[in-house]
Amino acid sequence: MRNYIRTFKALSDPNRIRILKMLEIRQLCVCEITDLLGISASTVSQHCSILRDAGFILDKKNGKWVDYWLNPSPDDELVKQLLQLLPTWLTDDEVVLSYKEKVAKADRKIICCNILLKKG
Amino acid sequence: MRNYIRTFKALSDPNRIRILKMLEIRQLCVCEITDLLGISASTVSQHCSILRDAGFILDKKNGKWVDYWLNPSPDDELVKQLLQLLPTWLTDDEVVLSYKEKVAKADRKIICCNILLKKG
DNA sequence: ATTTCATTTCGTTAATTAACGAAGTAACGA
DNA sequence: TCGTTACTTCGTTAATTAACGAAATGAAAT
Repeated sequence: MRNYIRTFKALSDPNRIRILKMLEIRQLCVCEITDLLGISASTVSQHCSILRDAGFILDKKNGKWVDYWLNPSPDDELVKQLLQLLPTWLTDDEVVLSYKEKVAKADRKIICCNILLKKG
Repeated sequence: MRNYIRTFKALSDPNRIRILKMLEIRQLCVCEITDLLGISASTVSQHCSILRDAGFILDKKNGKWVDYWLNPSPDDELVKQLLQLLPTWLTDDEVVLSYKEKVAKADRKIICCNILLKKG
């Protein structure tokens, strides 16, 4: 039961669902997600760790970056079921669509490397 | 998005998932659920209204009782997907299994009609 | 009509959660 | 080596949530 609750709670936040939907396009690092969602890096990191702990995504250190991507073969059956449904969700959501479009066009080298500068 | 969050939050509580699993056996009134779960009637009522507002269950006044049962044809596509998966969930959970067994055996006329007395 | 029982609503409390910025860690590059 | 960038962890705060009992509502039975 504990796993079920953790799984559904992981999906009970709009930013976390948006992260999953963006990861349908390609893998992303924390600073890309931070820029796209417009929330703080620490919050994004926290969201990603919740999604990772639930089994929805995997991560790997990649130089300065940490890449996150959808887990292609979750051990957990419930997570597997939900990830199979994910592509059918929010296909008409304007916000999600615009984020996905940005992800498709975005270049990490332009988005990252200067997030703090852009904010100042 | 708002609907998605409401839907997943509805599933993010152990007692609400247990209610859904018990409703797989048959329809139940609030006082039956109250007795089975061992939590207060007001809390059960609140849980049921969350599940109903999300579209998972339907209710109907039936004399003194209000019956709740699984929504056989949810309008919402996500709720429909999740209710289709529900029977595959928690099939090995001891707590859920014991509740379902009790539901199968229980007689409403014995469970209800004297909940307050039993507590005093 | 009045009482009783089932349910809902309301107000409160304790626990959880999402957000932030600051501080700490790790890796790259000048 | 030193500074910069990316990320995580920590502490705090505001908002949400699950629980309860008390009070209100509605229907059934006496």
